[in-house]
Amino acid sequence: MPKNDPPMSGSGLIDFTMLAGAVGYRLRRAQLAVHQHFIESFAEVGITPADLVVLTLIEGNPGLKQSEVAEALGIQRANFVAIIDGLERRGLAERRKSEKDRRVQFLFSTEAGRKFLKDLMPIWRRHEARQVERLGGPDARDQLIALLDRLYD
Amino acid sequence: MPKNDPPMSGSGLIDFTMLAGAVGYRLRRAQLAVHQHFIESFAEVGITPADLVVLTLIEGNPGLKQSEVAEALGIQRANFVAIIDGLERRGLAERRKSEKDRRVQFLFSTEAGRKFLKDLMPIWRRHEARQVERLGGPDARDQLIALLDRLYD
DNA sequence: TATTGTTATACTCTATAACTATA
DNA sequence: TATAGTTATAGAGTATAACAATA
Repeated sequence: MPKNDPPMSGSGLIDFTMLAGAVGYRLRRAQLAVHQHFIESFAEVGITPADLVVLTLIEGNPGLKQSEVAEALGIQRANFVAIIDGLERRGLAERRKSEKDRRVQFLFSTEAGRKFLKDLMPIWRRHEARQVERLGGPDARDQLIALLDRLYD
Repeated sequence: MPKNDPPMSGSGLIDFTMLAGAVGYRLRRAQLAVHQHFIESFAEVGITPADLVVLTLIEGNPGLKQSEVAEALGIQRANFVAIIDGLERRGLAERRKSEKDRRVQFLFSTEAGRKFLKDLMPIWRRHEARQVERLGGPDARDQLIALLDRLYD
C-alpha cells in the first residue's frame, strides 16, 4: 500500500465527536437546511426570507419607523434600505414621511402587499408544516423555539 | 396630530405574533447571535468558524479526501479550496496527493495545526460555555442539538 | 465518460464608515 | 451635536459552470 494512502480512507465513517457539542455548528447546518427549503418553496413567487419577514411585521404593525423595524428584526439600518426599496418598487409596502419629524419614515403595507401575503399563506404553511414534521410535531417545535430564543436578546 | 403619524408610534411595543411560529426566523436570529459571539471571541487569533470546524475535523480524522471533508461539512467542493489554501498557507494543515489515484488529495493537520487547536481550546470552551449558560445548562444544550439535527440530513 | 480538484464568477448577507437632511 | 435614512464599499458565504488532470 502506498504510504500516503491512510488506512481509513474510503471507510465512509467520519468521527464527529470533536464537534459533538458545538452549538454554533449545528445551528448553522440547521439554519442552512431550513433556508434552502424556504428558497425552493418560494422560488415561484420570488421572495426572500427577509422580504417576507419585513412585510409580515409591518402588516401586523402599521406605521412603525423604518429604524424600529430594522432593529426589531436585527437588520442593520443601512442594509434595510434596499429591502424596503424592493418592497416599495413592487408596490407591496410604502414609506410615509412623518410630519412631526421630517427625518422619519413610517412604514405601511399596501393593499397589494396584504393580498400578496394572503396569497402566500398556503406556501408559507406548507413550508412551516414541513419543519414541524421533521422536528416531530408542534411540541418539539415549541420546545425548539423556546431554546433558540434564549440565544439572542 | 398630523395624520401621517400613527397612534402607536413610539410605544416601543411591537407585535410579533405573525412570526411566532416561524422556525426559520428564530433559527436565523439565534445563528447570527452565536456567530457574532464566535467572531468576537476568536478575533484575536483570526480564525473563522469554517476554518476551525475543518481543522477540527481533519485533526480527528487524518487522511480524509478533500471532497469527503467538504461533503461531510456541507460545503461545496469549489468553496472548500480556498479554506484549505488558507489553512495550508498558515502551516496548520497539509494536502498529500494519493499515490493510488493521482486526482485525490488527502488532508492532514500539521504539528503546528495541532498546537494551534490546543491553544485555542480555552477560547473555544469559553465560547461554548457561554451558549450553554444562555440555554440554561447542558441538558438544554443536548435537547437543542437533538432538535437541530432533525432539521438536516 | 466520469470524477477530483480547481478557477472564475455572480449573488446574497452582513458590517462599517461617511454623507444628507433634519432636529 | 445628535439622529434617521441613505450611499458606498468591503468581506464573508454560497451556488453554478467549466476546465485540467486523471481514472
